[in-house]
Amino acid sequence: MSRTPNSRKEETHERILDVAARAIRRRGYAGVGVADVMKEAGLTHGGFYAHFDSRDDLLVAALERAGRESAATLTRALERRTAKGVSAFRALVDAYLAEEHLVSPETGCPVAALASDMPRQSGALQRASSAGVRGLVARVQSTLPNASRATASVVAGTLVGTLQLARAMGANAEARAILSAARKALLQQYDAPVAAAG
Amino acid sequence: MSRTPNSRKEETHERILDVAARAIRRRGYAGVGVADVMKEAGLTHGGFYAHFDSRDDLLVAALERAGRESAATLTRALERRTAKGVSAFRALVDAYLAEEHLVSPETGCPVAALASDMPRQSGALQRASSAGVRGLVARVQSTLPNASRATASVVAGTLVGTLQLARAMGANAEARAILSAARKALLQQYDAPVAAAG
DNA sequence: TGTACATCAGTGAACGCGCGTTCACTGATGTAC
DNA sequence: TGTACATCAGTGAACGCGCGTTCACTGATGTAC
Repeated sequence: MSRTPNSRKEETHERILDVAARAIRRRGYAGVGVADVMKEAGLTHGGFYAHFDSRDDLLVAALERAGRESAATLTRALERRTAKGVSAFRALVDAYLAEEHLVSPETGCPVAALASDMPRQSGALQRASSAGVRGLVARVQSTLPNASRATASVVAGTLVGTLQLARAMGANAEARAILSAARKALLQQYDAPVAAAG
Repeated sequence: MSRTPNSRKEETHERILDVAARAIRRRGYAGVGVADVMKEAGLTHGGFYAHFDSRDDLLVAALERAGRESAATLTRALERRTAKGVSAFRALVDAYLAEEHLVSPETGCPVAALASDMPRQSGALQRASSAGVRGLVARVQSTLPNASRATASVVAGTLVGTLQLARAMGANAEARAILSAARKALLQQYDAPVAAAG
């Protein structure tokens, strides 16, 4: 994403981080081991500590990177959609609750992928988690110009929660029904401010 | 909760299950070990396999028990609140997004405590997880007589998601603001069907 | 251009530890007579 | 009521394994002269 690797070591560092940022979202913190990550980056585990002080350090850096990656992906998705004339909010809801996001957690929002585990992590990870949540809420707020932070947090909660419920059902029809219901409800409530209920 | 222990062994079995049902919600699946659970139940780890075939078996049973416990707790909370004249829906929202639920995951909703890890578990745990999600949605629907399952799933997603975001922020003022915003939004949107926005 | 040497990213064996699981055993409970 | 025996819940040592972490070493790269 926003890499500027100078030396060979920096390139390797970025590669490890890329792998880890995907791994935590796909497998969860508990499913990510130092040796696995290094192997997937094409290295042996011994070299790890030349790049990070500890596994926890890696997890913090990986969460931050996942947040930046996810934000960048969302930016591209919004640009693509708003270019077609839809509102920024509709674009956000459609992108966040898309089939693609349902089935590919490893490139998606780290808050949705990790939220229920966040309060159980180390102090450093908890700080990074809080920052990630704040970033998501700010992002939602930026698509709803007149909304308060409070409203944005409710919308963020709905996005995160419904995506998680859908994923917990499996990637089946029931899951898609949940996503579709949330899309409809959010757009009705927040995208068409003057529309009356039937 | 709904225990009818006949023999001494059944009593022990229930005790192990109680401990485990709390542990998975407090520490997450990854934070729960066979030895810890047995120790907290006042036993040594060796006897575990007289009660459960495997750790995974325990986790499945613990999730199911947590779901039943949480449903029973919710029932009591709703009875207490509706007796004071508030609607079932308002009672549900107030109970689910209460300070108590924010700080005590070990006695609360297992979906909120474990949702983001559900898709990563064994087949048996995933099936139990889906059932838990369906139960939560049904419970929400039962407080909104005219609502569809689709609407109930959106409300359930909002409850789960906002509670998780609040927990991820820590049990601080920011967290309480998120809960309070969600309470307000849900009640405005679903509890007062004919109220117009100001 | 060529040799000698320093730097340093990455290797792979080894460590201590905690985990899930197994199993021979203990000791309390309850039944047979 | 009392003794002998069977049952069985729970104990605790032991297992194999994978994990995070350490460290002496390798071998490629780049600089000095």
